[in-house]
Amino acid sequence: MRRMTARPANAHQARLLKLLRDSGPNSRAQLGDQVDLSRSKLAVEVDRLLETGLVVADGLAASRGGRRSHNIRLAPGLRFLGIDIGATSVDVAVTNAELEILGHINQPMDVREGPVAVFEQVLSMAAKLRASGLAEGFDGAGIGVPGPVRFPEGVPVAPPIMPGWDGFPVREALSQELGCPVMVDNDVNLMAMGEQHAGVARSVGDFLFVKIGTGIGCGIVVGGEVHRGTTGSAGDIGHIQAVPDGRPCACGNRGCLEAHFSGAALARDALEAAQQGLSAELATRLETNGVLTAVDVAAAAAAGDATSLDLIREGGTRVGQVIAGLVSFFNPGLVLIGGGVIGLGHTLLAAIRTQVYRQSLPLATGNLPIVLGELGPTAGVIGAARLISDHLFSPA
Amino acid sequence: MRRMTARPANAHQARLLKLLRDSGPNSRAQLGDQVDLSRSKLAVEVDRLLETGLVVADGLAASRGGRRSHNIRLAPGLRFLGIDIGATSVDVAVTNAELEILGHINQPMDVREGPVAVFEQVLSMAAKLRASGLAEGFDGAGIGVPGPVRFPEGVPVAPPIMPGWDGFPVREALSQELGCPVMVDNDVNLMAMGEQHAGVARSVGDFLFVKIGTGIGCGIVVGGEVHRGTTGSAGDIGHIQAVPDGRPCACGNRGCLEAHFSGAALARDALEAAQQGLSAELATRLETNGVLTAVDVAAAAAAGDATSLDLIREGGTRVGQVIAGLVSFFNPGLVLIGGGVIGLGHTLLAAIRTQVYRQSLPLATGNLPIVLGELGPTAGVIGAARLISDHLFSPA
DNA sequence: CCTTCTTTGTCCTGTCAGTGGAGAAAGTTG
DNA sequence: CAACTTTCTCCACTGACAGGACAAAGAAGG
Repeated sequence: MRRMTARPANAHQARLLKLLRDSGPNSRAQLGDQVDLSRSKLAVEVDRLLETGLVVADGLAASRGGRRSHNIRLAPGLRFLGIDIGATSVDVAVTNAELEILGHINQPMDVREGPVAVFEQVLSMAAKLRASGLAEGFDGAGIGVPGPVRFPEGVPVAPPIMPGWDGFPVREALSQELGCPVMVDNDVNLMAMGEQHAGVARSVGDFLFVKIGTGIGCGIVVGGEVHRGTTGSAGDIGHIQAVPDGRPCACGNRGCLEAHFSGAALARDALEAAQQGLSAELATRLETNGVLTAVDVAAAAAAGDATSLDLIREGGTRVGQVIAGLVSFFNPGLVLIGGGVIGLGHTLLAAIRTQVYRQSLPLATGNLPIVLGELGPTAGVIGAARLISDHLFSPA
Repeated sequence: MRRMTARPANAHQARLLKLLRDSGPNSRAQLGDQVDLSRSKLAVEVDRLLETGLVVADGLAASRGGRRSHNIRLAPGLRFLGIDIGATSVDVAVTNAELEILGHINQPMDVREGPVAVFEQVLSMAAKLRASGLAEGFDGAGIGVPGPVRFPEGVPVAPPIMPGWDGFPVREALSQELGCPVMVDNDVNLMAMGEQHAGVARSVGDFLFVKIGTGIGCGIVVGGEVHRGTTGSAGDIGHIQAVPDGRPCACGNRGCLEAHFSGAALARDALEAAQQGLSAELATRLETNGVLTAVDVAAAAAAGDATSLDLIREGGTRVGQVIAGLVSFFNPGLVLIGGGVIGLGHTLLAAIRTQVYRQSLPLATGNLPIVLGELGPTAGVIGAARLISDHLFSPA
C-alpha cells in the first residue's frame, strides 16, 4: 500500500480532517453543521479530500427521515506510530487515523544507553507491530522523550536524565529510519495532549497534567495549545523547591520536589522504613523481592500498612504544595494527575486535593477538578499519535 | 469634536491600525512592507480607513530618492483614558492613539471606600484632564483594578482587598458615565501589557511581569497574549507559600509570599527593627515621620544601613524563591520586576537574580534576563490605554 | 536643462474563494 | 401515492486579492 502523501491544501481541509479524527465518521451535512461553511464550499473541499485519498466515502448511513447520507471518514489504511520513551521503558503503539490504538507494546529499556541503542529497540518494536498485520506501513510517527526538546527541530536539549541524547537529531534520524514524517516532544506534553484528545480534558482550554513517575513533570495547556516555553523546558516542576534545605537532589540543589516525592524517592523511603523496622508489611515484601518499588508501597497501603499510607500522604502533601502554587499562578480549569504512581490511588489523590484546596485561593480552586488521568499508560502514545496527526493534518 | 464611531471593518484594517499605533506614522509603502498584502489591496484598505476618519494623511515625507510619500497616521484627535486603580492611589492619564501620555494625574485614594466613591474621584480627575485642553472627549477608556476580573464582562470577582467591588459592573457603569467604550482588567495584567507595548518586553512572546507593591502579583504573557486563567485569577502569586509555617497572612493561611515580603510587610519589618533598636537610621526616620514605609527602607539602605539592606536582601530572596519556581514551570523569555518597591533598586534585583539563577534549572535560566520594568509608575495607565485600543482596533 | 533611475502611489484586469438559491436525489410517513 | 424531510449537487453572482502597467514626483549625473 502506498503511504499518505497528500496534505490538506488549505485551512478548511485541515479543519475537516481534524474533525473527522476527533469525532469519527460524519456525513457532509453533519460536517457542515460544525464548520461554518456553505454546503457548496464544503462539498468542494470534501470532494478534493476524496480525490487525494485522505478521506473515503464508504456506504450510506441509515436514514433519519430523508435521503440517506454518505459516511465520510478518514482513510482506513492510515497508520500512525506513537512512541513514548520513558526513563526505564518504551511504549510503542500503532493507531489508525482516529488515534484508536490497534496494537501496543511495552518493553523495559534504559534511556541512558543512548539514542542509537534505543532506536534499534524502537525500530524492532515497530517492525513487530507491522509484522502482526496491523499496519502495512506508517504514515507518520510521534515520539516523546523524557526531557526538554527544542520543538521546531525535534532535538532534545540538555536532558538531565538522558545526557547522551543532548543535541541528537531525533526527528531527522527517526524520520530517515522509518521513512515517514516524525515529530518530537517532551513525554509529559504528549501525555497532556493524549488526555486532551480522549479524556476529561477535551473541553477544557487551560489545564495542567502532572505526571508523577520516576521523576515529576507537568504538561501545560493554554487555550488548547501546549505551552513549551522559551527553551522547551516549561513544565519542569520536579526541581521546584518543595522543602527549604531539604534532601539533596541529583540536580545539585536541595529540597527539590522530586527528591522528596517521586517513584524513585518513594522506593527509597520504603526501603529505609523496611530496614528500620517501621513496617512489617514492607519488610516481608523486601525479603521476597529483594527490592522495593512504588508498587510495593501501593500494595502495602492497600493492605492497610500505616507506614506506607503515611509515606503516600506525605508525598501527596508535598506535591500538593507545589501544585497549589501553580494553581494560584496559572488558574487552570482542571488538574490531571498521571504517571506510574497513580497506582497509589485515592490516598495520594486525597492528599493532593486537601493540600491544594487548603493552600490556593478559593477563587482559583472553587470549581477546580483534580482528578486522575483517564488514559493511564496509553496517554503518552496517544498523545504522540496526536502530535504527528496534528502536523500532517495541517497545510504543508 | 465628534468621537470615534467607526471600527475597523476587517482584520486587515485592524492590523494596519495596530501597526500605526505601535510604530507611528508610516507611508503606504512602509505599511506594505509589514503586512503581506499587495499594494493594491493595501491602498484600498487605507483609503477606506481614511474615509472613516480613523487615520489621516497629513503632509508629505522627505524624499528618499524618489516620489515623496504621504504620511499615514492615526487620527490625531483620538484620545484614550488609562485608569489604574491601586490599593491606595489612582492614576488617570490621557493618551493619543499612539498611546503617548499627554497628561497624567496621580491622587491618593482608598480602594476600600467602594466603587461609587472611587468612580466619583476618577471622573473628576478625567474632567480635570479634559478641562486642561488635552482632550475634547474620550474615545475609550481602559481601567485596571487590584483584584481578579471576569474579563469578558468587566466585573471584579471576589477581590480580597476591595470587598465592596465584588460583582460591581465596572465596565458598564464607567462606560455609561464616560459615554465611551470601556475595558476592565486586573492592574498587574495591564502593567504587563504596558511593558509589552513600550518596553523591553516588546519582542518577547512569553514573559512574566512581577509587581511588588502593597501586595504581590504577576502578569503572565503567553505568545503575546495575556493569560487570565479560568476565573481571571491567574498571576495571583502573593499567596503562594514562601515559608512553611511562616507568618500568618490576611488570607488565613501561613507563610504566604506577601506576608513575608511586600510594601506592607517591609514597612512592618522596618518598624519592628527600629523599635528593637536594630537600626539607628530607621529609628530617626521613624521619629521624624511618625511612620515607616518602603521608601524609608530604600533611603536607609542607600545610606548604607545594614539592617535595611538585610531586610531587602531577605525579601528579594523570598520573592526569588517563588519566581524560581515559576521560571521552572513556565520557562519565560524574560522576567520583569515592577511596582512600588523597585525603589529598593539594585539590592533587591540582585537578591532576586541570585536566588532564581541558583534555584532554577540552567536550561530555563541560561538566557533569561531579569530586569526592572522600564515604564515605572506609568506602566499601568499605558497598559490600560492599550487594552481599550486593542479592543477598538479590532473588528466589531 | 535634460535624461535616466528610483521610489511611491493608482488603476485595471484576471483569478479564485465563497455564498446562497434552485433543484435533483432519495428517503419516510400516513 | 402524495406530502414532507433530509442530503447532496449545480450554477450564477459577489467580493477579495494579486500582479502588471503606468502615472507622479523627485534625485543624480552629464
